[in-house]
Amino acid sequence: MNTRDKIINIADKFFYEKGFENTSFADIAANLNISRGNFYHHFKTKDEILDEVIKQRLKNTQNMVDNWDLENENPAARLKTFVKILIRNQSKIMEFGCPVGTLCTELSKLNHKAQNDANELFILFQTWMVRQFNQIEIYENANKHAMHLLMRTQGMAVIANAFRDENFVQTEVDNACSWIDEIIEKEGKNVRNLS
Amino acid sequence: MNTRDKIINIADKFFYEKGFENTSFADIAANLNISRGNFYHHFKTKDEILDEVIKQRLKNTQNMVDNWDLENENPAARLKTFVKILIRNQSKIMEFGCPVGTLCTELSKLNHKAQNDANELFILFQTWMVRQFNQIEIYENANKHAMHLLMRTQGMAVIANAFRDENFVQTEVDNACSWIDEIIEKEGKNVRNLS
DNA sequence: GTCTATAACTGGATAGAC
DNA sequence: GTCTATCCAGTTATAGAC
Repeated sequence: MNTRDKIINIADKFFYEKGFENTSFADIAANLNISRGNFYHHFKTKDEILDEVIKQRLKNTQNMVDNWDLENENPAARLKTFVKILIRNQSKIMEFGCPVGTLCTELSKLNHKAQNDANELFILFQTWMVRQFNQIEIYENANKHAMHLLMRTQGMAVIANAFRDENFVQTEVDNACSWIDEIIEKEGKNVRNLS
Repeated sequence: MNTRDKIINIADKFFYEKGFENTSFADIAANLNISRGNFYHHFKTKDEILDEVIKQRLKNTQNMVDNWDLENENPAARLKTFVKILIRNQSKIMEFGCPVGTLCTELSKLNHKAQNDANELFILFQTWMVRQFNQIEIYENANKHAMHLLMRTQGMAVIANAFRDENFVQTEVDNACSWIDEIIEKEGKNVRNLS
């Protein structure tokens, strides 16, 4: 891996774990054993690194949901796979919160110009979920339901981070999965859709 | 109002709007027309200001829920009053998120020693909601339900802050109120409790 | 004695020249 | 890739105002 990509990867990790503002060039440089000057060769400003981190997250997230499409037989299972991200990444989320939510929250307080770019991460999930609902012929309420699931995962992440309670996470993930079943039961058609 | 209280008030506002770390003494001093050095007559460190801000928030929050107890006739109405805080403070929440959630999130990233103190704000709401459920003779699930409502409000705040969509907030507040009705319908007894 | 202002110190940050 | 400049944060010391 080249130096530029290494910088982006470590920055990505630190921005998540320590926050954007609280991460310094020195933190990143020390971790990679590179000099400040080398740094400056690849990126002019810290904001530029943030842009690249967001770009990479968008790419990785897109790959992730693409895989969810392939790995699951139907939209219900896919939506549950989304919700269960809280279980798969439980320890990280309890320690640092949701990578998307906490970044958007921080950039909002900083009134940072990359706010809209970070929000695209939310929109990617939202758009993907709308598509899942569409596949079982839920159209009118598709966006409302997608936003609802997005809301739930964010709420879970914030509370999980503050309370660090595994049982809470498991209970609420189960709740959300039940909610998916109920909505599909009530509004869904073509439920065995295998596309 | 004395200088000390003025400092706490402005710090409270800025910690919410700009974040704790991103708020400098210069910001506060400029706003109050006092000198930076003057701070240290009243507080030993910046962390000490944070402690006082949290103390004040706890006091104000306690007063708020005490009023909710007086102003509403029954637990269902009280719980809905809690949820509707998202409507009453809509514009602030869309701009800055939830004061409690965003503070806890930030302190978590900073690994700040005041984390537990800030979490007490969550616990205050949680305890209060448990009491509401108890009043309609919901005991076993009281805590689960309280955490669920806490989760929903946090999720709403994060998404409201990122998407800045008033309709989303209204829809989800209505959803949460319906959820309260359903739970009480299913599990509650002594529903007309006027205590 | 209590409060406030001024100025200087220290460390760490980004930025940038060489 | 090293080394420096510059800035700004939190902090401290001290002197003055009420």
